[in-house]
Amino acid sequence: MTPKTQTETPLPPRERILAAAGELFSKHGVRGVGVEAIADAADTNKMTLYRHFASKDELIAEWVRGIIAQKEAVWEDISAKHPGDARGQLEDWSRRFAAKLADMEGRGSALANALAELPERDHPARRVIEAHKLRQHKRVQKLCEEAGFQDPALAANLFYLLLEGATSCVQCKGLKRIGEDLVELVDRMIANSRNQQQRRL
Amino acid sequence: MTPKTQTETPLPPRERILAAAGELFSKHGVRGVGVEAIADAADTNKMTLYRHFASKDELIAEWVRGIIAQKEAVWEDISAKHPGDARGQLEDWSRRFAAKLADMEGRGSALANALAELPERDHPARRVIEAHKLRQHKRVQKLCEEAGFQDPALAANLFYLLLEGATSCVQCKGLKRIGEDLVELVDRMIANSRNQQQRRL
DNA sequence: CCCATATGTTACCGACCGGTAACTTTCTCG
DNA sequence: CGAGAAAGTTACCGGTCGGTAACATATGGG
Repeated sequence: MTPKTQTETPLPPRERILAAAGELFSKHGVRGVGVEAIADAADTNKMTLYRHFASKDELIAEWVRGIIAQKEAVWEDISAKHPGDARGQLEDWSRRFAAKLADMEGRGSALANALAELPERDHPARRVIEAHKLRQHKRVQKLCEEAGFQDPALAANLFYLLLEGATSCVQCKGLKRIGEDLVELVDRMIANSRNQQQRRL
Repeated sequence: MTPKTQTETPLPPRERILAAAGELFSKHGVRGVGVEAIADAADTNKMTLYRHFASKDELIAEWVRGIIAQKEAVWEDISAKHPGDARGQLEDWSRRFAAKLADMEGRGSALANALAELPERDHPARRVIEAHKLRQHKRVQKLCEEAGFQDPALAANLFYLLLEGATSCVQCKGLKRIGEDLVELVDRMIANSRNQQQRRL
């Protein structure tokens, strides 16, 4: 008995709340879960939650910021492991991305879902997500320029559409081989860019 | 004065409710609008709404069915205008699709949004949407086979990712030339498939 | 004319929501 | 030890939600 007496929950309440909110938001959507349920899941209470976050909307925004920070960290890792090799970075990205797709099967991207659930144009979380998507697109565009594509802007949009498309697909299960084919398509694009460069030399 | 006295509202209440629900659902999301607001916008009342629809969830499902029927009608129109010409159908589709993207700027696809807002796996609307997405994918796959792509399954997934990606992109404004580039990419794929077929002859 | 059917009106229900007040407990650290 | 901050507890607020009951009104065809 007394399964959690002491020396458990080493995390401070703020982190527990964010973790619990993340789980519930992902499972039921940001509009489908109330603050009380979050506080309960975090093994705390509503008052403590409101001492750390100004409002539910701000909690959502903070959760979104965390997700985005993770994604940015992945990109930094990718660029660190393939310094000066834009094509290698794109390949690496496609593989990591495909690997994650399987886990998301059935319930899609948390960011895309949040965007759909928050139509208000000035919601703090929406602003954060939109800024991130623009950064994402710029990054892909820059990589496409460095990779020597004939039409970098077009290639960037293709990559970006693949990225968004794959993310969107997993919100509905039943599609086959999306991940594998994504990798295959990226590899072919990279090969094409190599040929283009070779021809130019 | 008396802007709507008589001989207006020639549509029966059911249609008015569906129309009003469609507008509000698109603008605020299915979870962001209550049945009372829908009834008011339809110039009727909650009781009448519940005499025509068993529940709000069923109303959502019916709205979704209407949207899907429109999309299927567009595909029928496309295939009627390019009989036996799979490549022509894909081209036509890309153009119609790109034309619609502009209107959706800011608030994305109603279907994708609904999916994100309804995490419950057995929600009636979700089932309808998932079935439609599978039909959609099958149709593209069949067209890719008829169009003579070397790897029809891969080409179909590419088309499908582009479709889903473009749909997803418009939920966040600021992306440039997505529509035009989508058309361009599809045209290039079609051209490739022609070359492949030529080479094979 | 009269009855059945569709629609409108009002009021209500219980549940849940985001958010706050006031007070108590616990812990840390000087 | 004692003070102050962080956290827990309970109760509450006004508002909205999906859904229903009961009753009033219109409409139209036998």
